[in-house]
Amino acid sequence: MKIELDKTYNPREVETKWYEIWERSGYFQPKIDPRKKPYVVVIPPPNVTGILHMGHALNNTIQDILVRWHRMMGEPTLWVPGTDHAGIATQNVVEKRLAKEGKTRHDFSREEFLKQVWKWKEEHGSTIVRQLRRLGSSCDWSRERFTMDEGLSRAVREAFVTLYEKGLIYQGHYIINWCPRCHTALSDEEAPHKEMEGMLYYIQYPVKGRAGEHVTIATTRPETMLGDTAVAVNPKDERYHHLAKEKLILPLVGRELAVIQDEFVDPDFGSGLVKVTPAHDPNDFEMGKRHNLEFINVMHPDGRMNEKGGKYAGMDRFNARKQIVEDLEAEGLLVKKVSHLHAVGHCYRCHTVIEPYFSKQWFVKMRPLADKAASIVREGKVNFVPDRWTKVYLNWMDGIRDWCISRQIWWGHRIPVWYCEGNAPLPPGGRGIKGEGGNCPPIVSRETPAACPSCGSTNLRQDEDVLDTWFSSWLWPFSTLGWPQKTKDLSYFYPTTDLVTASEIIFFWVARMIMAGSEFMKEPPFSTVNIHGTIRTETGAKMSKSLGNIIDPLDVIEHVGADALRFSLMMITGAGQDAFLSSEKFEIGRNFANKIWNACRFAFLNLKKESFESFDLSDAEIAKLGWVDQWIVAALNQSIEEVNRALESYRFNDACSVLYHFFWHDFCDWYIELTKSSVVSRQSSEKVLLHVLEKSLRLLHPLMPFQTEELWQKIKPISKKPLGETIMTAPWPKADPVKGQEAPLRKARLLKEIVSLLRNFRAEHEIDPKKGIHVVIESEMGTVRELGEEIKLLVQADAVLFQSSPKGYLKAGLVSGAIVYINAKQDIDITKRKKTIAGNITKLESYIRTLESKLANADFKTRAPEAVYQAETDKLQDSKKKLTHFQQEQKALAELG
RNA sequence: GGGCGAGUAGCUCAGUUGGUUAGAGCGCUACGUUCACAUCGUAGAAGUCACAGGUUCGAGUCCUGUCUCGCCCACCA
Repeated sequence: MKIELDKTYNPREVETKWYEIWERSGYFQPKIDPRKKPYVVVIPPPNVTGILHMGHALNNTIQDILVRWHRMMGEPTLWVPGTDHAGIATQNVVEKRLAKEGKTRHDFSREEFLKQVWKWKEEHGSTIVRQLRRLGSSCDWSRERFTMDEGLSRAVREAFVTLYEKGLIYQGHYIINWCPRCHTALSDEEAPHKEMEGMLYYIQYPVKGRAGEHVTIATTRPETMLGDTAVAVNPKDERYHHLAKEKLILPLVGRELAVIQDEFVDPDFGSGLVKVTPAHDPNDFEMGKRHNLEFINVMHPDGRMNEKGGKYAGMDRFNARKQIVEDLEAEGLLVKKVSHLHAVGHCYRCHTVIEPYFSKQWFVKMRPLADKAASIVREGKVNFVPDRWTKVYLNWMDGIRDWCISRQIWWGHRIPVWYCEGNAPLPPGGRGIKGEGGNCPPIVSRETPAACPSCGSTNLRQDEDVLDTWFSSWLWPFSTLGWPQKTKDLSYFYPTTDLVTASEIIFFWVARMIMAGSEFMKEPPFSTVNIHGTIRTETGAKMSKSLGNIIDPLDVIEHVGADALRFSLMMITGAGQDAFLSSEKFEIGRNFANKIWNACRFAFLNLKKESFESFDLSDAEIAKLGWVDQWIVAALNQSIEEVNRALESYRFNDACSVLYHFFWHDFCDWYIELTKSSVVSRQSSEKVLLHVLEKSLRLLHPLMPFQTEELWQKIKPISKKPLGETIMTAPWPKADPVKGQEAPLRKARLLKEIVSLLRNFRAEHEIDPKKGIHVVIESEMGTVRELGEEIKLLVQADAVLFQSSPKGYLKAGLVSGAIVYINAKQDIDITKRKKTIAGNITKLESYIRTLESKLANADFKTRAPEAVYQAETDKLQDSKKKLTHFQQEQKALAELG
């Protein structure tokens, strides 16, 4: 039986083939075993509108590595997948489609519109999920969830009602972040501030009854002056004490404004006077409440001025601003305008400048939740990796403000509150921005109520608003497992183990999950949060579709395969650091994949035996092996230890480089090359070759799942001892250090040194590669004598001899414990050689000086650890010996001419 | 304004508690293809570890300050 492999690896067919088999065979589903502690990860649910980008690729590769690694370690391993309904984003997508037909959602009833969104979701919502499969993500798709499916909707209601009953959810009129384009309130996190170059306008407000007297007020948003109901001054600001009893006249409007005193005002900013617009600014809102001012809302929800805006009614806020400035200028009331850098909130979905807007919304009282969530992290029950994010998290918890959770959109979980419109009439003007019911108290209920419990009326109206998308996301780690029902999954798999995510959503999601977990489950939802970096372009910019600088992971998969994509990403991403990406970077993974492929190809082509009892090597067997075999087994053991250490501390790039180096340089470049020698290659080494290869594939599997499965399946039949169905559940290799494995490791180091020395000599002196050489080695070390055949093979020597002070040979150099000679005297460029020797001498001399002065330092001897002192002493002796040899050679060369 | 991260070879980055003459990949130079792999091999050149002080027997690593770049947070209009 010969195993045939193509000359190059073709990932495409292999990847789709194996994913189907894995999924079909149920390998992604854990077996619940009450005796074992499960390993659980919940996916950060991508938006249903999403398509896979490099950030997803990075995030899911890390999760898949962890999941596959733990699965191989025999833990019942569950990775829960799913998608997020992404309220605003998804609604925007569907509305954009309607806009192409010249329609808005208001051309439909709410129900009809939602039907369209669901339809869109059914047609397109599985895109990202399909793409995650192509990446190799080993999620348990039988447990896939969607934040708006029935179970999760029940969880949302349960959470809302519970918090309401505890007094942690309330409704009230406040200034919130309003997006005039999306027509909805946003939380503080959804309205990130961006630095913007704006204008600071200085406007004169006339003093009532004192012709010609004005005060100057500075504002960045002149259009809001239409809603001014006072002017404020710091009580300590003596410049304005004379205004205390005066009234001011609001320009363009004519309203009388009182001058109020408030500590909030900074006398040093602008003129020291602040216009107060309680309905359009959060600070003014607070002042308005403190001083009992009138709240005048001058804007429509879409950002146009409303009827309170007088002649500006109907104008967009920015046009109104322009017009107002012009009008003030015409009246001579504009003193000056100065450019002004300030931070302005923007909608995180559509990037429109948000408007601080006065409206009635639902809020979650965060303080009690945040205090608990903060102490969970402080007590180490949840750890951030890297640790620096702990501080960021705690900082946010410290300064937390209440969470505005109502959204004025249609796509989402409708707020489970009903108003009775039955018996009692509406109070005049009782409707705010959102409707309010009659006299009966609102009904906040887990189940849709049939009738008003207060008056029995069936004339009920549900709150129009939906909840913030993140209100369902924060329940994700337990809602996906069945909560609020007490399911088997929930009791076995909760709490989860690792959460893997990007720093951008620590506040949106991570922090809130910790709150929700401790509130509803009495236990934090995971024990470790691994925060990875952001993928950037070569120049450090963020990748974004609008900038046209994205590298599409699916393109990369098409070209080099998912394994190469995964390996490359992991190799270049330092733990938690941002990664700078260019398409050439993926050659790392592609080349490595090809290397692995070809190493196996070599093994299969040269296999003499058709099958082996097993690939296992007992200590007794190892003891009987040749040293080269013993060395590669020892090197493999070391690598396993290092990989384990790296994975345990989430240093995936380290794990990659250890395996890359072991496989490519130790295994292929040295071991396989050595086995090509007829002397080294003996019956036993074939088994070692397969042993190392098979173990390497297992070690590489979490990083490169597809290719390792493909090759492992080919190796599998060679072992009579069954290896299992799939590499996915094959055991994770153990490091089994063998007694005395230091000796072969030392020997390999010595061989490498001698071989490098000779190769270097050959290259330096341009000795024809085909020309045979004779090598003589002078050494008192017995081990050197055992390396003859290996050296002969690796440097293409005709002979390798061992003797002292050979005649007619040239010294090629020194290694620790041996002098190496070569017979190629006739080919040597003496001048060049002299130069090299002189260079070596200079370098050595200066090194010796450094060592001598270090050792001469009395403090060094007394304070440095013994081992360090000894090492330095040895180095000095060694260097002096080398120096002597070089000097002798220099002399010999001089005699030659 | 506060906080965080980065600055090491031409490029992209490792360098875990301070202890060999600071490493890798790419790129570059030279040589090599009947050899598993040219998606390869061998060898080589290339660094004031941003800068200035300090602690220490010893600093790329710790401390202080400075500069440059990036990110996050923040209700001074």
